[in-house]
Amino acid sequence: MTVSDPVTGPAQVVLTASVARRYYLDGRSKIEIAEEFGMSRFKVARLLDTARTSGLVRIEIRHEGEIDVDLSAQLRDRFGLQHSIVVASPDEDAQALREHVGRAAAQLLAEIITPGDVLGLAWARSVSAMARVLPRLPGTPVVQLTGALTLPDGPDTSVDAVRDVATASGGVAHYFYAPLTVADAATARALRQQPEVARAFGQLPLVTKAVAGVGLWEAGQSTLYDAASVHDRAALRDLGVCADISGVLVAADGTPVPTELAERMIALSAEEMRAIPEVIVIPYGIRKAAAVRAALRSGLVAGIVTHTSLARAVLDEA
Amino acid sequence: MTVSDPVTGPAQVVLTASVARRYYLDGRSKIEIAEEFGMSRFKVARLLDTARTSGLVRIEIRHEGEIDVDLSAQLRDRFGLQHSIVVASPDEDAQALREHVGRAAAQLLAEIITPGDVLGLAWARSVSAMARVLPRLPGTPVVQLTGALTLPDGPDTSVDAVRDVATASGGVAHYFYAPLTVADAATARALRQQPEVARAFGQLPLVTKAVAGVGLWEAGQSTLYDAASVHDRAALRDLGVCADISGVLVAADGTPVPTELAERMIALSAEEMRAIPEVIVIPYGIRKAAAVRAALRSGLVAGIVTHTSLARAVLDEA
DNA sequence: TGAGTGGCTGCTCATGTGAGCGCACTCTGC
DNA sequence: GCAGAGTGCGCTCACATGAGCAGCCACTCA
Repeated sequence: MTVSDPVTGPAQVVLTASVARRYYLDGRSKIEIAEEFGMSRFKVARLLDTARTSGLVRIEIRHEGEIDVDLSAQLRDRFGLQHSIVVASPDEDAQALREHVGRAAAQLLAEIITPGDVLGLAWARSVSAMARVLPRLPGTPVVQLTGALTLPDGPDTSVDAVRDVATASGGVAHYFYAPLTVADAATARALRQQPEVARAFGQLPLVTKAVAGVGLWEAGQSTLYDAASVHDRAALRDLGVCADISGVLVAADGTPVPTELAERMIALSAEEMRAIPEVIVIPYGIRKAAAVRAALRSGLVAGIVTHTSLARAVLDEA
Repeated sequence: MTVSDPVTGPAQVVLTASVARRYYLDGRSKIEIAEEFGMSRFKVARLLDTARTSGLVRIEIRHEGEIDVDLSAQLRDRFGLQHSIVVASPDEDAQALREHVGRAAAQLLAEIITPGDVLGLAWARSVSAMARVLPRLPGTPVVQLTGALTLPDGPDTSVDAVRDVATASGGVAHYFYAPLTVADAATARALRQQPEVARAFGQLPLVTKAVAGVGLWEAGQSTLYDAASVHDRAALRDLGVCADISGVLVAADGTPVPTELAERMIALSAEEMRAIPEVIVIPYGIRKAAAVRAALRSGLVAGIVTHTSLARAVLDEA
């Protein structure tokens, strides 16, 4: 669709424009137009062709809202995703991004969730942001997928998110109070035996859609990293950990990395995440491009909601 | 085509935009798109409908050149013209307008003239401006339609225009040296008997396309008016003369006005002009709107080449 | 709980549409 | 002046397309 073959003369220009107007704007059929202008319908077709190739008719696909449809489609096609939403956020600070992305994720979830679905929520600040603005869902059961990390800057925990969504949906809420990481594997095993925890994890095979965050295994880019010990940080980096998908650790090429830390976590495993039909991640922050690529390559993820700068970074280097 | 029915959710937006892109920009068929996205072709059609009605797909018809295709078409439809070219002139002074309009008229003539045509040229400054920039025509015979008025501000006469075009076309030139108006009817009759004049006027029935100017019967808006006596000016105004089409005088409603002045002119009559299949007028200057309307209503004129401000004025009050 | 209701999806047939082919006309070189 | 190449134009057939209608599903109210 290059702009070439300039229409020859002025009469031709006016005629072509008139025909194009009748066809594209007035919605007349080519035959009607042919009769109106006293020419064959083939000539009409040719005029319309030249109108487009010469650039006289310009077709523009642009969404006026905050969704960047172009980047969304690129991301979806590049990584073979089912859903891909890229929002244009006016601000680039973490909180603004989180809220924008969270709101878009809430809209997406409200759109795609059906009465038969069981929703899983992993722990992430963006997931909490989404939960806060999620509209009423049609009686969807909600399952907590991970423990929570206590953050200095906010009261939200995964438990709150699960409860919020469950009450908003009117569905059953399977939640528990437990941290995401504990000191040793024995404590973790003991916690998993807890009735609420065991019951929630027993619901895992029923979960059809889940929402998770993505962290980059670097300082300030992953709450899990920041909460980990200095030893764990280095050990996992040495193992090739690039990203954590709400607790599931994967390498840069997307393959899950078995870690000793996993035994000290109250979270679903990579296999359990893979069993969920549709996992949607909500990453934000421009520095997380490598982690997002890893997450999307892992095959664990079916959808993404993010913002333009991160989406562009993910595509640029992919 | 109102902007309504906003596409429901973000996933819907992205899907609709992707389908629209494939269809409108990539030129894929609906069936191909249906297979690609795993849906029925009917759903594709519906998505495309919503894409257009919601304003997600915007089709714009705009010519990047100096031709205002929209005004051209409006003018053509309003007055039932065969050709209508409206050029956007950056300047509004008479000379710039005349040259712009003349150039467009030259292009139009070059486009629509065929080897079988015989071209008639009436006297007008815009016709001379056109003649100066007319490209080579395919051996077209050229016939002078009127005598010339000597103007203080330019060397061009209708004779020059006829000769210029004829030499450029390689065709026969039927021209003569005579003024447009003379003192009395007897002189005019005598002049018409002159061999060159008679020969040129004898070619009139063969003329297939002609170019003429339009004047408003007011001071400074018609070279004929300006050259007329004070008595003639008032007499013709009293007769209801509104416009002169290179010597053919018409009322505001377009009907030709028989005048005594006509007998003192070396010019074709209204009937002779009507016999020419395609007369194209080249008016310019924003104050001539009423005259242009009169000319277009007369039925003597099949085409127009003018500029945006005048075209708009003609349409506004029509 | 069950029939009514509205919305969504996909099928059918008449119509619109596009690629290929042949005709006629024009241009060019001999 | 004439033959060959190029080009614009319209016809034909197979296919794509659109309007209308039937089925399905979830929701609603009795």
